[in-house]
Amino acid sequence: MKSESSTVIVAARIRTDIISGVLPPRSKLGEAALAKQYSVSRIPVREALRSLEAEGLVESRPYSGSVVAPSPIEDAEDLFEIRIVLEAATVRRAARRSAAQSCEGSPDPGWWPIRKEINEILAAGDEVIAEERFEDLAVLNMRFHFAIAELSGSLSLVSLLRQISGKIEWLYSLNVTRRGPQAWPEHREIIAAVDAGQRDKASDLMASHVRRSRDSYFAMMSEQRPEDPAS
Amino acid sequence: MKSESSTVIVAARIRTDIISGVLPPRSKLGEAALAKQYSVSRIPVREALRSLEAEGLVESRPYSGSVVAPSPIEDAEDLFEIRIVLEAATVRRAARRSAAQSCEGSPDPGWWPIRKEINEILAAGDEVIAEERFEDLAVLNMRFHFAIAELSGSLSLVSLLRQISGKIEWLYSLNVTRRGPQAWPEHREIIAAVDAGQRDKASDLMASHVRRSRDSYFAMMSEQRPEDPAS
DNA sequence: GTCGCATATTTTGTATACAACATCGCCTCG
DNA sequence: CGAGGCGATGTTGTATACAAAATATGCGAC
Repeated sequence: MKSESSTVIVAARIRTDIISGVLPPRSKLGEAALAKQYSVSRIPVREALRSLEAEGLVESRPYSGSVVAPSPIEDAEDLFEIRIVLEAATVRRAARRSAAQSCEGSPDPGWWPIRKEINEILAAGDEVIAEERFEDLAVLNMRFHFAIAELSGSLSLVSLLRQISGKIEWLYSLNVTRRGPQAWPEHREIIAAVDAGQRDKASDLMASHVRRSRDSYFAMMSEQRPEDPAS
Repeated sequence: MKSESSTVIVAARIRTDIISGVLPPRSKLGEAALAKQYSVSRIPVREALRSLEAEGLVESRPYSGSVVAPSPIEDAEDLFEIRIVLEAATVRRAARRSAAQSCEGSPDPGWWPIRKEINEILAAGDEVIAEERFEDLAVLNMRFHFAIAELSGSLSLVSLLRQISGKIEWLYSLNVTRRGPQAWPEHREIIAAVDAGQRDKASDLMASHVRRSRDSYFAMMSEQRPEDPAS
């Protein structure tokens, strides 16, 4: 396994704490406190905070420190809308790359490791479903979508997806449960279309997949809070 | 004027150099060199690089340093597609907020400064057009779109727009000219719809505006390079 | 008792210094 | 002559130390 720098580890842990709700919006993120908590100096903490700031999870003002950004819950609809377009684009490019590779004899060295990983993710998901450990499905789901994005070969789309996914995960943290295992088999249809190089089909399937995810989210929200969440 | 930290200044300058093509993709970004260039220590440089990494403009590997990310030119269509949805969303929220503020007596302290700034931007654009200094229009155009996003009051959408806009500016850097001044008056129609609280109209106008921008980009591209840019 | 101001304390911003790791060149061995 | 190991060199990662700014504290005046 490749070892990561402290900065990346600290950023990941703070991100998790924000997204999971351990650190609620407007929480003060004191550098000294975080440094002590993670047993590092302030330098990696500061760099992590800069990353999170660029991701829109943290707000910073000079000489005033960093606080957790307001929750993106007001933007839920817009974020899903954007995610539909974005993920449809990633999977389309993935299918395109798949087709280009099958027809011509282009090497594409980065393709198969990721393609292999997707199979592992799908298998792990099936196992998790069989054992009814549904709480592990969320992270596998995210890994699947990121793997598809990497399959697209486009760094810009991956970094955009990272930003949007973070926010959408954050939305879900306000609820407890997730969309159940009935969504999982859809992943296989998507990757099948990618493998077949069917761009339009892959794109449409992904868009529908994300749309259902969105509808499930809003259904959940209206169950828990019958009143309109806006303001 | 509010003073910024060195980190922010350095990040802005590196970002400009990347987007403008001074630093081509795959350029090595040595920390010591950048520190000397901007007369600061390596700490602000490192923090700036972390921000740019989160924005997808820079790639970093542990103990191996940072390089400029590959150009997003392959993703041009997808980026425009996402931007259409994103900006339609920001302007819709701006119109919504405008309407909410007009009807009720809600304070909304942050509204008027930005609304004022938009007027200044529009006036500056008119002046620039009158004097035919069209090269200054690009930065004003960007400022207009960011101001609209801020008017939406949504930090998540602003940070997404920052990321996408950066990449789209990067696309344009490969050409020299921009979409001419005939697009500028469209901004006034958009802000008029916002002020009137007409969400759908504002959203549709913005979507069309960005679509025309996209079409102009691709027309320019096909002029300069008749062959298909995709591989 | 409250407001305002000066000072003290805390926190952030930056520079310097050192440790860990990668890379390149050279030397030895096959 | 080429391949692999080994050290020199340079770059990145992190810690400590200090400077600058904001916030908190306490005193005095009204």
